[in-house]
Formats: sequence, C-alpha cells, structure tokens
Amino acid sequence: MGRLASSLPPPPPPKDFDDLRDALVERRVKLPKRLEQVARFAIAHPEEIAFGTVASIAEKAEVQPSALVRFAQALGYPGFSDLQRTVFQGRLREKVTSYDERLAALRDSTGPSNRTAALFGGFCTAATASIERLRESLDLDTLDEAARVLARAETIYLIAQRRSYPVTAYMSYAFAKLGVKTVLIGSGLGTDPETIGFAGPRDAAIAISFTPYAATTIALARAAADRGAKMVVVTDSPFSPLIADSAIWFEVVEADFRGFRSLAAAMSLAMTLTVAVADLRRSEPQHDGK
Amino acid sequence: MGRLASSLPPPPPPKDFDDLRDALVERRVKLPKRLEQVARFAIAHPEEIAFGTVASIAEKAEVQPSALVRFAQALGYPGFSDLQRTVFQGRLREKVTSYDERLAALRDSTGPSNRTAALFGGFCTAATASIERLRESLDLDTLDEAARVLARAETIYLIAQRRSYPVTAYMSYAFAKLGVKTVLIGSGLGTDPETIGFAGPRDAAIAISFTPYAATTIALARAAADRGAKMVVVTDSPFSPLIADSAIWFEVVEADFRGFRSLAAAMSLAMTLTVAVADLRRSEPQHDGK
DNA sequence: TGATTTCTGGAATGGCTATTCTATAGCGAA
DNA sequence: TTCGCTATAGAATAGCCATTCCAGAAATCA
Repeated sequence: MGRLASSLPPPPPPKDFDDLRDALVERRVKLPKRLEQVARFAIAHPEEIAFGTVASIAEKAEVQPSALVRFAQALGYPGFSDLQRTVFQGRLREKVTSYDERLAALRDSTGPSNRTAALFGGFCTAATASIERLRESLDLDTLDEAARVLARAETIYLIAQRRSYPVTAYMSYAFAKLGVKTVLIGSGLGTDPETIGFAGPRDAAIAISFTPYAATTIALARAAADRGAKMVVVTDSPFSPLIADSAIWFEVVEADFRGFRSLAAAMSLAMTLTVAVADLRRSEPQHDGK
Repeated sequence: MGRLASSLPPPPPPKDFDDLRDALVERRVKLPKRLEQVARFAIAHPEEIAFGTVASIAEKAEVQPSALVRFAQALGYPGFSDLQRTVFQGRLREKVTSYDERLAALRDSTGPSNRTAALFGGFCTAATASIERLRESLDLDTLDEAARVLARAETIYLIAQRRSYPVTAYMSYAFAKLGVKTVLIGSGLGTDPETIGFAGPRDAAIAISFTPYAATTIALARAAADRGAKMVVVTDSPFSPLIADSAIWFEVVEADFRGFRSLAAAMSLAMTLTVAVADLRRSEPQHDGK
C-alpha cells in the first residue's frame, strides 16, 4: 500500500476555472476519449456546468452521467458536485464581484503603453462602425431585389480584385456549400476575360470594388454586363464607374483605420446575399440541375 | 366567478433580477413578515440563491424551507426552483454570455416582415458580437509576441482553406502592399505541399482553421512546423489539432447565424497582425532585402 | 496472437430535494 | 374577549439527484 501510494503523487486538483483550462489545454492531464469529450464541453459551455444537473449536462454533452463523475475524479475531486461548486460556480461568483474592478483597471491601463493593443482596438472599432453604418443606410428593398435577381440566375459570376477579393472568395465557398453554381473571377490564372466570355443573359454577376477601383474589375464587370448578365454591384460611391452597368447597386462605406479599410460591412452584406439566394432557390426551385 | 377573477389581476412575475429588485424595493408587492425577510436576504445575497439548495438557503436566511417556496409563489412563480432559475441563475448567465443571448433573442424575434432584412440584421449582429467577444478575450501579450515573431521571419507562409481562406487572402494582399514577403497557400493549384517544403527555421507561418478543421490545413501546418517555421495559429478551441505545433495561438470564437459563422473577429485580428508586423519591420529593420 | 489493464455504458441505489400538507400560532375586527 | 382569517413551522412524501457498481468493450502490452 505504501509503495502504491508513493508511486502516485496525485497532482492537486485545479482550484479555479483558469487552472482547469490551462491543465486541459496543456495536456498536463491525459484523459481518455470520453473524458476528453467532457473536457471540451466544459470549456466550451461553462455556464451549463455551473447550473445544470449531472443528468442535464450529460444529455447536452452527449455523454453518460457517470462519465461526468469520472471526469471530476480524474481531476482529483471526490465527485462531480465538488468540481462543479469549486470551479464552475466559483468562476461565476468571482466574475460578478470583480466585474466592476476589472472595468476600472481596464480604463486606467488604456494608456498607449501597448501599441499593438491600440491597433487591435482601432480595427475592431472600424469594423463595428462600418457594420452599424451599413445597417442604417442599407436599402432593404434593393437587398430583396438583388436576392431575387441572383436566385433566378443560372450561373453567378463573382468579380473582385485586391482588397475585395476575400469577399468574393468567401461567397464562392458559401455558395458552393449551398449548392449554388458560381464562377469565381480573379484567381490569378489570367484567364478571366475568357471565363467571363461564357456569361450570358441568363446569368448574373456580383462585382465588388472600392476606390481606387481596380481597372480589371471594371473591365470584367463591363464585359459581363455587355453579354447581358444581370449585375449586382457593391461599391463605395454613387459615382463609382461600376454603377454604369448596373441597375442594382449597394453603397457600402467602410470605416478605415490607419489607412486600412475594414471589410466587415461588405462581408455581412455578402453573407446576407448568399444565404438569401439559397433560401429563395429552396422555396421556389427554378434552376436546379436546369 | 367573473367578478372574482377580475378583482385579482395577477401581476406578471418579475422576469429578471432588476425587475425583482425594483418590485421589492418599491414595495409594489406587499409581503408578510417572514417572506419580507426572505426578500431582504435574496437581494443581499443573490449568489447564495443562485447556487444553493432550498435547505441550505433556508438555513442561511434563518427561515423555514417552505417559506422560500411560498416566497416564490407569492411572486407568481409555480415553485422556488423556477424563481431560482429564471431570476438568479439567469442574472449570472447573462453577465457572461450576453452576446450569445443577443443572438438567441434575435433568432426568436421573427422581426420585420422582410425575411431578407432579418438575415441581414442577423449577420450584422453576429459580426459585432464576435468582434466584441474577441476584444474582451484576446490576450494582448500574445498579440505582441506573435507580431514580433512574424516581424522577425524571412518569409511568412499563410495557411488556410475553405471558410478561413478569405482571411489569409486578405493578409496576402495587405502584406504585399506593405512590402512584407508572404506565400499564400491554398490557392488550389495542388502544389501546396511542395511550396511548404521551402519553409525553414528562419520563416514563420500563420495557420487559420476552425471546426471542422480542414485536414489539409492541419497537414500543411504540421509540415511547416516540422521544418522549423515559427507557427502562429488562429483557431476556435484550445483543443484544436493545430495548437500542437504552435507556441503562439489565438482562440477566436465567432458567433454564428443560420449556421454561418462570422469572419469579422478573425478579420480584425488578421488586420491587426498585418499592420503590427509592418510597423515593427519599419521601426527595426532586420530582414529588408535580406 | 493472447493476456492484462483501462475505459465505457447502463442500471441500481440510497440520500437529499423541492414541494405539499396540516396543525397551530398570530393578529385584526367586532 | 372571541371569532375568522392568514401566516407559519415543521413533518411527510414522492421524485430526482449524484454516485457506485459491474459486465463487457477497447486499448495496451508482451
């Protein structure tokens, strides 16, 4: 017995949430599969653990109740209830009381001591400001119309370069997942003009460009429009050269910070269009496999 | 019966802690002596009520267990457990997860007649919520460290697939504009493993992946790490397989709406890293033309 | 491969829980 | 005072709770 005890120097159980989190993240405790699953759930949904009962938590984590108890015991607690009380309920207790203090501390330390922190704050602010502005200015009827036009199209061409390219790249991915046929222009293979040549009156194109408007985007958008494709344009000014070709256009003015404009508003609009089109297709199928 | 019913319009039970507090303080509910005592205790020690059992609370409040039940019923709740869950546990939950709740509320309120408008609102909320959450949880020291490591690198490899690809695509563009040498992986040419083969100890790599982690991203990140490149990882869980290869990692949990996760938080982080690295390079040049 | 240990699912169990019930105490009105 | 009513204390109870236990499935090792 003495030998057995000495061969197992039990590490002390984590005393608060951060302790536990660190221990799990750094794999300082090696856990079997199911207990690992419990650990994931616990880190992801700490309030569930704080307030739930063993049965209810087990159901949500898709685990047997006994697994929860074993998890707690593997960490060095006598039972699950102890873990729950000490770590998860303690975390919330502490949080509320120290909330105001943390806030005050934050306010004090907001000196420019950390330049990177200021950068991060700036970009976050720019992003949320852009989104708020678009939220107020976006015309919902135009949005609806754009979605309907795109839903009716056989193929949707996605045209963007440079800074706007990530937006179409995302749309390309999301549309594909939703089973909507698109062609992503601007992948850099140099065959874009030829690709656009396949566009026709039954297709549509989304063109995205901001000042300074990329020449190729303008040219490609015009080519698509000339071939009769319905155009949906996202740009930053009513005077944008893209608008000439399009009946449907959105004005998206992104806030900038340190000369870098946010993409957040354009992204939100893009996601909306993507899902809206997929929804419409689903409710009134017209261009399935054709 | 009609007369009796109309003489007792039962006031709706307070739905959150502030409601209850106001109702009790303003004496809008008149309570008998012992129940008043319970009310005092509840306002003074809300966490006791949130976490305790009827028996334990009763003991601390120097009251009979049944008094607690009667208290809850006097407020309009069917039993004490309901009051406890709705008001006292809800209060703590809200503090921590207000972002998710905002989203849940949004989901419930089938707001404007226009479905597309609801979509747009949802994606905007998801984006701002994601950004706010990251703003609170991001560790600034890690951010600084990541920027320094990347600034020291000769070449920065950008690894991402699918949903995360737009983020690296943006970084690739922005880094290029700032004169930082990068290699964008995942352009779909199929030569990525070979490209990663050029990475070495003097380079760094940024790998971005969220659940479900793309297998190729994991493989490519590992390959880069094996060759000695410094890794900076952006992922959504401490258990992400990417973290194994990296000392520096960011946890970015994006809110989702209709099953589509936002990219806004990851984007803000990406922009911050990009500009921070460029700033560092400018202030202490070390890897100009080599 | 087979032996041995570890892990897991699921049922069994005893204790504790919230709630109800009832006798009685308290209190205002007549 | 006595009546009528409400509020209370405390015991009774049914249900759920955390935990234990064990047979069998996996994993590990030789």
